[in-house]
Amino acid sequence: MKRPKPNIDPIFHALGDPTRRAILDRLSRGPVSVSRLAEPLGITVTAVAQHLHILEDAGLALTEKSGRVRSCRIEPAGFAVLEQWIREHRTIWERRLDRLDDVLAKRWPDKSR
Amino acid sequence: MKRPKPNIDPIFHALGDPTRRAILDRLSRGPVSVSRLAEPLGITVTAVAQHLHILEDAGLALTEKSGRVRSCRIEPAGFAVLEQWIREHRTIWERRLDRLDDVLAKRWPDKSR
DNA sequence: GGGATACTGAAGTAGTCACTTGACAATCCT
DNA sequence: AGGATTGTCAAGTGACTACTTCAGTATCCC
Repeated sequence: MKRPKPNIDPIFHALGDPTRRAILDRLSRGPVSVSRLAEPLGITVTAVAQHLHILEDAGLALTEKSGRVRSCRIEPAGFAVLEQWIREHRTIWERRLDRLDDVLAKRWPDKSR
Repeated sequence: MKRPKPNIDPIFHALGDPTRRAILDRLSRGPVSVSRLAEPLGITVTAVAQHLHILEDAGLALTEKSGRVRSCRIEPAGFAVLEQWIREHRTIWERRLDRLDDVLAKRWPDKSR
């Protein structure tokens, strides 16, 4: 019973931060330790650990401590949830309103629905 | 020269808020006014206007004022940028590391790159 | 004209966010 | 054993976020 229900909120929140996206980019090239992750980012190891926790909660990263080193890697689960969300909402954006509806809506936006 | 360079950051930020996703859901059923948008959300019209500004900046919504009513609609541009980002990063998540790399990385995460 | 409607703008507030520092714990290496 | 490495925990800080209230402005309609 350890399956976390797919919640899109923490995923968007996690991906909303550039530093976290940079971390994911780095992880995509293979597993890394926390301190190696911190090096190119110019922030403290503590900050990286905090970002990692957020990424883990979102199901985007997975970490595992062996010895004194915490190894961090990509976790596809979160990304799958994101893709699913996109799939479910694609039609919404793609829907082309026909000309008439469009014009009517423009004139009487309140009455249109 | 009005083309805003596609920046993924405001898009993730905009979609990170449940209220804004609710607004987009409503807009997907056709154009609505600001006050109609506020009704089911239980927040003030001012708050909705603020959310709309964020959605507009992200290229996810489009509003236009005619008379005293501001008509709000879906804007596919932002969604297209999101899809593009996903497309560019899909391989990252889909990449299946072969067993050997996997094990090596687990044992010597620091040396793996 | 004048009252109701639909929104705007400025300012304030409570809570969250990214990040830091500093003190600590565990592990590795010689 | 003992110093260096790697990470953790707790607390604090400044910036930002979502939201509010209140005082306007513009528009609609009788």
